[in-house]
Amino acid sequence: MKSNNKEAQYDISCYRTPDGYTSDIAVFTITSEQIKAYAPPKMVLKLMLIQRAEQDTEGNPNIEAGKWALPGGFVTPEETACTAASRELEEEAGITGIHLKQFGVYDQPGRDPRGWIISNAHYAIVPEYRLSERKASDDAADVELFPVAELNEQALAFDHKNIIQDAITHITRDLLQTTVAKQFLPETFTYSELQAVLLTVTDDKAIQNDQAFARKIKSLPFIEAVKGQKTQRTSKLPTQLYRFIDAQVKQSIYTARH
Amino acid sequence: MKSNNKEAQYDISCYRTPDGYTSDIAVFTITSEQIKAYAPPKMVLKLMLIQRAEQDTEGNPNIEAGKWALPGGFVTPEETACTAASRELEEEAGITGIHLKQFGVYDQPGRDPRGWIISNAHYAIVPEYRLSERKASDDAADVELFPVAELNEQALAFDHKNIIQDAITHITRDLLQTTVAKQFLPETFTYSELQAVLLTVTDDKAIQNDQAFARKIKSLPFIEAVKGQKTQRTSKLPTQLYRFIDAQVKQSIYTARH
DNA sequence: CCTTTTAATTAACAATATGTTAAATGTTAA
DNA sequence: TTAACATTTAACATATTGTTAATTAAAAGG
Repeated sequence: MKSNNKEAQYDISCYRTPDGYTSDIAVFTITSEQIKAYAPPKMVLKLMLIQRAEQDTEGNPNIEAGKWALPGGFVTPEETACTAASRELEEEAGITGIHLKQFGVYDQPGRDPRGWIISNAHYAIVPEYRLSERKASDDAADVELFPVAELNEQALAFDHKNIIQDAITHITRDLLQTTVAKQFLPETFTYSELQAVLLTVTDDKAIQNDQAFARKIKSLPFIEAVKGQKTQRTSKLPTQLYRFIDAQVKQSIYTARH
Repeated sequence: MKSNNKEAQYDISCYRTPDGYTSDIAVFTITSEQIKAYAPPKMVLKLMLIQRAEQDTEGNPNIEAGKWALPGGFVTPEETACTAASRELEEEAGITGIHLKQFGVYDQPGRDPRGWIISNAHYAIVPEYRLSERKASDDAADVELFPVAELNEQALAFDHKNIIQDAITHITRDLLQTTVAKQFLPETFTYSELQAVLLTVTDDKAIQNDQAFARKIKSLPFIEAVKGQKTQRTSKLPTQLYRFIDAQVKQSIYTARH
């Protein structure tokens, strides 16, 4: 490095600037199917995609028409990509106040045929009932939820296949290594409901095992039993409710069991 | 969401575009001090910063002059921010082939007085001996290594204080939850060397405990003992060497011990 | 040559956690 | 009344961890 610090030499006017800065959002939800009364639900992790129109507003053939894509849009200079993502979700789907997390930037040259466009990607977690509200109030012919296991079969716009793959990797890791599972659950939940959420992204034997998991949940430092509160959502036998408490989790692979 | 897909309506020419896209790099190294012969080293995690020049190349007062900053520079349309980071490291420090990881985007309006500039931030891990090479071959008056514990005392340019804080958070988590510690170590290493690396970012009692850690390393699925290979780097008693093996680690906080 | 020093290694044991199997509990529904 | 069933509790063998102590191998100094 020269002692004449390189950055000092930059004159921003000499550099080419990007043609656009966009914010894309992978909206995840978990749909839970009540197989029968008084039993734990079967949960499936799904991703919301929109289908690109055949024509743009001027009637010209649209780019990447007909393909499925992540919702998103351009970021303005007055906002961050995260704010933009939040705004788009509200404008397009009326969804507010949900969990959003930035997970990657996509800037591969040529990724967007319209020019040098940088995409800042986020994932969002929307509880199922928030999506139902939206669907009821809106014509949603071009919006669909895809189980994450079936995403490989879809034709996806731009480099969204990559982005989605990364989104799934990130939400999977975050569900298992942080307490975001909270975002998919009601304020208080049973052990089997939490278990069902985790099983949407893992086949870990220790999580599949009912007895072991029900015993383990009682000793987790970031979850507490809600004293005296029970529910019959998942069983005829009134079942203990739990809630997440604020406690930072820092687990090391060097001390964990394997 | 309207059935007339919103994204289709975008005409990129109507939108304001960013004034620049930069790549910043938090270069971490661990310096190891040999307290005495035949003993484990004392390791400290340090961050490389550059001091911004007082004047630019035209002799005008430089923006954020004298403050310490992360190395970085503008990204061109022909490269990704990660490629740019790699290029800058090579151009400025002659360092090639090192571990680089993207960890955040900084796009808060007003973060850079020069305009709407989006920074894509990465961290890099450089083994100590690579930095010594650089220092020897270069005038490095404006480059310094700061122990991460002492970074709060420095005046930092732009929003680099935030970026650095996030970089430390990320490298800490990655050191404990992935096998990147490998990047700080030689191909084969003793249990106490790995332990010293981890102790630069954690005070976990289970990692501090010598006997427990030496016993534990033998059962980790992503580390193997190198049969018949020993060293006297850290002890008079010839000590077993280990190496990382490729094995994906997916640890869950719901099954780990706490 | 003997002694001291020291990191690494091994041993041993109590305490804790897990995997597994089995039984008990409440409640619903037939 | 009985069958069904998710949950809860119990029990026990097995595995892991925390802790303390002893052993090992080589270096260094007399």
